Amino acid sequence: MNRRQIIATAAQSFQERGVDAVCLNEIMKMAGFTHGGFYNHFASKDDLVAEAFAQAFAPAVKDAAEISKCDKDFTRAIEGYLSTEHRDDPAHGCPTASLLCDAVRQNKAARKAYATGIESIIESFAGRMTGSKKEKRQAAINILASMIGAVLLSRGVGDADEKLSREILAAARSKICIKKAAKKT
Amino acid sequence: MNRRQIIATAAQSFQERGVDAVCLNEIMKMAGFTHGGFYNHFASKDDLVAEAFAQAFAPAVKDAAEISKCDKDFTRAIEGYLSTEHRDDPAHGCPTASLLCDAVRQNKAARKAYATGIESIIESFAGRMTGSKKEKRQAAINILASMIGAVLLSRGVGDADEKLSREILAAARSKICIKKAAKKT
DNA sequence: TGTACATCAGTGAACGCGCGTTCACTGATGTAC
DNA sequence: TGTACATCAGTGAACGCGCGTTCACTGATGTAC
Repeated sequence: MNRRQIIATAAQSFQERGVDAVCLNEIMKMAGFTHGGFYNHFASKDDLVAEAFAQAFAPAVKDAAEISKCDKDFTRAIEGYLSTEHRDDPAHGCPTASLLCDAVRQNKAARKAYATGIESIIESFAGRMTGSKKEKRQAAINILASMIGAVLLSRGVGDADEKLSREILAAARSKICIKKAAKKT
Repeated sequence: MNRRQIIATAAQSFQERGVDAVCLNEIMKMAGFTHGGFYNHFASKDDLVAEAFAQAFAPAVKDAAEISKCDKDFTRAIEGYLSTEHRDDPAHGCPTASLLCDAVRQNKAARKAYATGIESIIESFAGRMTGSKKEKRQAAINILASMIGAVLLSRGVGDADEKLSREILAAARSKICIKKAAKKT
């Protein structure tokens, strides 16, 4: 369905360059249409933004669920998250990081979608932690916040100071490895 | 000097609502002028953005230096950073968090100012850590990334899920307290 | 099976608005003589 | 000290562009008879 195609294209562009930097003309062209038909599918750009946010989270939420069920290696996933590849490809990366900046400023529905996505990822992460229910949630939140902070920070200083950017990712990776090592003992 | 006033006003507005959401007309009006005079002081909006980024970091860098010299309580500063007050007042808060999202997308000079600010804050933080030089920097980076991630995430889910937003800040605070407690023993 | 009609996704020109930017002008300040 | 002039921050109208949005139209598809 063409509608889905438009949403998918939009989600990718939004993750890559931010909602405000991407115009409808561009999205429609990338999806293979002219811009005039946009309103056959959506009530407004805001409407599309909300849908794109919701759809953008689907794969990440699925990944997190697999992690929760031990179908996926947690440490490996985190290392991927903290890689330069992920840093340099926000379009295909995790929306938790790439949509965060827009989440603050977009419409209510989009913010709701963002918060819902974050909540379900935290829940999945918590399934892999140890301790009381509260401790599990705390640990999950702290890991997620650390990863998001590290990726965004490495993207933020990236163009100006590549060395620092890599150092930030490496520091975050090493912290998690230490944590893992500590757990093993 | 009026130029400085314009930069300060701009910096505050950029931190609060993002560069793209604030127009020159608005900035000049807030600074007490009409918009036409803008180009007596700056070559372009990009020019102002770069100056505003640099100026926005001055107080944060100074704070971090005081922390480094033990003129300021580190834990207390971190708790302030992870408070709902700081979450709700980006305009007067730390530029490391509020300008991060714009840093990725703005011009080279602005990104450079951002990276420089981050680097000097990391250096200051490292002064308060223990271990080898590398370990100190790693620890400083990880604390900064965690704090930025937690604040941004709490802002991101804030309007949609206030409870989760507070939980994120609380989790980050408790992690640092645990760390501090561990250090004391 | 063939014709008439409704539906609706898609087209492309056009509109209106807000923004960054330009420009002719004003009026205050400082300097030359 | 007083006059003439240069400088320059500030004013407000105007411009041009890009964007979200609207609209009259096209053409393909499906349904009624």
